[in-house]
Amino acid sequence: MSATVRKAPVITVRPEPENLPEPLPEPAVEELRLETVLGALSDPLRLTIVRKLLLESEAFDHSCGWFDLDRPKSSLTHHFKALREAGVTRQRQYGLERRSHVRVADLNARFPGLVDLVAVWTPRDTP
Amino acid sequence: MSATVRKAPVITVRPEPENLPEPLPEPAVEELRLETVLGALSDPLRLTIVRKLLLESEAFDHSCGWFDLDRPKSSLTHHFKALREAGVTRQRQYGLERRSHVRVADLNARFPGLVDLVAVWTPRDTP
DNA sequence: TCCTATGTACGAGTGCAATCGTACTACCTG
DNA sequence: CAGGTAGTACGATTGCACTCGTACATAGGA
Repeated sequence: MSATVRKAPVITVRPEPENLPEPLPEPAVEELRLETVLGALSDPLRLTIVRKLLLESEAFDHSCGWFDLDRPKSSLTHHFKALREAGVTRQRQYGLERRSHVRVADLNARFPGLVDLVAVWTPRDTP
Repeated sequence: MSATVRKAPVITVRPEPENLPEPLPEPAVEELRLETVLGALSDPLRLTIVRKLLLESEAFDHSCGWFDLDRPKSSLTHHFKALREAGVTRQRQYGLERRSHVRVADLNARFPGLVDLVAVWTPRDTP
């Protein structure tokens, strides 16, 4: 019997505002697969995206321009799509913008603790 | 503030027996990288290996033949090496055999909760 | 000493993912 | 309606990971 000491953040779940646009296609909670989610999170850029959403969100969801990522737009599209299709994030279309947020409640329900691991992650030192 | 309900297994840490052979090359605890570990665990076969080690170990570590995996030997070598190099497992040479066990304590120290997620994982239904 | 069992090393084939440039679409603003 | 803005679609390239066959190495037993 080992007592797991929980370190810090324990990300809080934001309630969904009313009257949002429909989410883009995504897997349902029951369909989430650990191997797929882990695959989506095994990329440093995507970890950066998810962590920033978890720790620095100023609103419910954020457009891809909010992140300040130094990559071509088409690369960002690729990664945001990968996160959504794995079930890590939910994306909605607001006119021109496509905004993302992390499916914290769904991930906690299926994979408790995983979101917290991403929240405390730090990128590798670039030597 | 959300209280995370911890479901079940909470894998116990086996103490290392004395006088074991030296482990094969592996990353130190401080060197473990979340993205690398998640990448290693994003493969169903490797999840199967780790889960079996966690739940069905009869001894401290197990040779690759103990798992009953229907793959060529060279494929298995590949996956066991991937797990070791990511820091998920530790491998030791016992004469002919190379036995593996999961670095539960190290993983719990760096990524609390992750091992438990693997323990409750179940493979996808094969339709 | 030869045979078998366990597993590695190496190389080839395959496919997918990451990356990015370019062209395009859609919406908002004047 | 013209321009700017946010982002997608598509295609090409590249590299890596998974898969596996074959050859090789080594330990232990008959």
